[in-house]
Amino acid sequence: MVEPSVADSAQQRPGRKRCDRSRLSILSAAWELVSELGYAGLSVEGIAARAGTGKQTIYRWWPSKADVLVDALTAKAGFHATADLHIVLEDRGSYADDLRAFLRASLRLARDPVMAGVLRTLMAQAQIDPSFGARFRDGFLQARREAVRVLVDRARDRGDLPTGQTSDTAATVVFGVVWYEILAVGEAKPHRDEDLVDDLVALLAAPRHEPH
Amino acid sequence: MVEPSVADSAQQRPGRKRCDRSRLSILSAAWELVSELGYAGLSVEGIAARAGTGKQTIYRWWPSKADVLVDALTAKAGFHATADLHIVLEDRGSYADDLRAFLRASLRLARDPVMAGVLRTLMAQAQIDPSFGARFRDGFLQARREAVRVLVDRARDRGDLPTGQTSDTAATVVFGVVWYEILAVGEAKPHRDEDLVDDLVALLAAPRHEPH
Amino acid sequence: MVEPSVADSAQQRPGRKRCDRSRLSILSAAWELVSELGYAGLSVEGIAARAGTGKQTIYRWWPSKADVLVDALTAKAGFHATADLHIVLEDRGSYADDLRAFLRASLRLARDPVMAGVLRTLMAQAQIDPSFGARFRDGFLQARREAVRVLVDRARDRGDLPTGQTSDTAATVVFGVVWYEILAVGEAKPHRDEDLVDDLVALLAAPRHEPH
Amino acid sequence: MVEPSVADSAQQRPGRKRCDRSRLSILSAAWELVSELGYAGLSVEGIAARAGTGKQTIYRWWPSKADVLVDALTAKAGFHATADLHIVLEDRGSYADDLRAFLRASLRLARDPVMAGVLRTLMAQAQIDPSFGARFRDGFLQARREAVRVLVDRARDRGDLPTGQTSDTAATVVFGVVWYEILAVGEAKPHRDEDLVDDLVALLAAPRHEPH
DNA sequence: CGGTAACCGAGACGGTACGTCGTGTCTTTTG
DNA sequence: CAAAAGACACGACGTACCGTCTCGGTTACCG
Repeated sequence: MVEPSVADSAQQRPGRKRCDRSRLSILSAAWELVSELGYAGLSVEGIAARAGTGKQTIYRWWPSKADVLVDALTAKAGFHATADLHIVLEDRGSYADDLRAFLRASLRLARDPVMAGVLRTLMAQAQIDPSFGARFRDGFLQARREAVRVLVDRARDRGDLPTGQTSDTAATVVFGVVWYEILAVGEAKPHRDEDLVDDLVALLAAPRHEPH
Repeated sequence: MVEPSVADSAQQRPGRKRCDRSRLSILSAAWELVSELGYAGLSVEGIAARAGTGKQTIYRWWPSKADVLVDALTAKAGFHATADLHIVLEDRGSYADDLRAFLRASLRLARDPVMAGVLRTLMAQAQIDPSFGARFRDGFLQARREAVRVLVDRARDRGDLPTGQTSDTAATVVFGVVWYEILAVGEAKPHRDEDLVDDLVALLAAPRHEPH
Repeated sequence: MVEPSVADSAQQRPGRKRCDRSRLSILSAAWELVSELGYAGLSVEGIAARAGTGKQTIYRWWPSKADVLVDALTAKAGFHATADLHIVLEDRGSYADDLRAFLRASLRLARDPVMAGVLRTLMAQAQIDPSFGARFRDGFLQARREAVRVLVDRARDRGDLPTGQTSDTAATVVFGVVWYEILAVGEAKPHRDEDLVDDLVALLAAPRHEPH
Repeated sequence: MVEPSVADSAQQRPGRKRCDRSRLSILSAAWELVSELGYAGLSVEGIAARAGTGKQTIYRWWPSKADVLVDALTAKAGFHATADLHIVLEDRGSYADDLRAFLRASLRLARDPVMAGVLRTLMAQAQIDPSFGARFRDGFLQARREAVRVLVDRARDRGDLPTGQTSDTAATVVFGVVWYEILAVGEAKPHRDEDLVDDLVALLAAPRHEPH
């Protein structure tokens, strides 16, 4: 995703090709370290040591350690996270049900300790390192908003979108709540997520009286 | 706010008292540095140098530099921010108007570059340093949620609270959106905040059809 | 010995008198710390904490922590070390025997781990802190040289002093060797001290051919 | 001299090689600082700043700042000190003359303010830091004793060594006196060194009556 | 088939900041 | 007014990472 345009069209440059073995071991090492040592304790030095590579190899291919983590996340997500999200984007027949499925899947990710730890780290780095922040917002976060836009467009076509609701507002509410739960809530109480999903679906998908 | 209960009531311990001059110069220095050098570039070393104090004096009274910043924020806020928030908490006659005033004031803070920078830094540190994270959540963030609880209680008493809405859900939506704007949006487009406030007020304060 | 002239004649100054209890506990604490933690690990902070006194009380009465240690040493020595040295200064009948007794006693002290540790510390501090160095040389070290002068004077009176030997040279050789053993030798081999004493007595007390 | 055997013979380890430029500038900086600010006022921080290197580069190659100073001393001594000592070790024809030359050169060094300051510092650190003490004794001090052993061996071969004198005793007396002069004497009086040399030569090199 | 170019591991380098320790001074309370 | 307690400015400690820079060695293309 963040992968820069190293290979313009054909890889026709001379010299040794990029070693895929070290690329993968760097991504694994980054993921392992953030899983084990948590939100802090992630360093380029540490990743290189764990991966058995030189630091330069990391700096050569990624602008910052946070970008490594984004790649590691999407590499993992290739197996379960976005796969789930794709399922979630299946048409459930109504805006309310679409929204419910999307919110459930999102909050489930937010409650997974490892995944939440990574997302926390990425959002934190995005604040601290402005250059990564721009990449993270324009790449990762914007891509997620698109998913909500799909749901809203579908609802509009279907005709069950509450009057006046835009996909922008819907996405801001949905991701605002999900990120707030990741960043600002320690651990969830038993039924919190179910209640929260119900309340949000009620807010966003229920027909409203027109303000006269 | 974070200030621990070092001296219960009477300061009856022997030894030199805490020097208020250095306490204030530390808070000022922290605020200045974060204003000037931005979200990064804040170091205990730098604060101490600017404040003309020893590093130990900082470590003696605050668990981390983020706690210094929280204190600096609330100290500044004593002059304008919470003062504004108090105004905002005045009864405007209806839940919709209360909410609108609260959201406007919150988003105005979120768009202030210095204030947003500080809040970004604090939230980032809360993710990186788990111990500060707990203090930040239980102290700062929780206190803000109370403000929304006041508005919701008032609406319930008044009778214009939409059926089934809890203060918990309202607070999560409101702060979710505000923090998402701070953390995930680069800079706002011209009318975004007005539109966002209108949409949120419509969502949260508009009467809804009962789900039959 | 280093004890400054706190009490000029009569202790007739106003105010609370010097607390002898804290003076003694400071000396004990200094001695204990240097015995336990060895040549390093002696700090004013540590002495004060161990003694249960304020740091100021130490700074009030001693110019440096090394001076505390000198006092602690002479306080201890009041019980055994100088007592021994006094015995050593008894007339043994010949310069050789006087010298042998003195050297034996001195090297025995030099091999006592605690005593050697203290002496090492003092000599080290005398190099690092020029002001203490002056006090240490003029007070402690000079006083020891006097002991050798007594032996040499006695030998001259007796008539068995080798021709041309001065007390200055004798003292420099004797203390040079003893201090070198303290400072520059790790631990002594079994018979080293006996051999060294024999050799030195032979050098200093044996009659010599006149260089013709 | 202290330089450990990091790379036995061939430097076949991977990675960037040690930068000789920074090694030399560190030694120079250490020597300059100890010359200017005297026996105290030498800090790793200061050396690094003056040398224009990072502190880590110092800690990477030397166990302590005293070891840096030993290297700086022997590096300087490559130009004058040991050069002199080599001259001194030339055969002067008799034990007395060899000894006289050695003592004169040694005491001349001991009276050089900068050199004496450095030696004082090293001996002090050897007392305070046991680990450096061991290195200093086994490396620096032991090497100097060898020089005396050479003189004594030569005298024995020549046949003018006083009966019963060992190189061990001779070295202890010589270095005992020289170090005592460095450590325990403030500044020398005019003719002291000449007298001292004469007296020591007389003691160590004069033929003696056999005892009994 | 022998350059030449880019890769890789390892690790030294100049830096910045960390959090701790000790110094010597000062201020406050207690006896 | 001395002594305890302890806050204070200061300076250095030794460590952890940062991002850059050699190194020697390994592919791969290209002429």
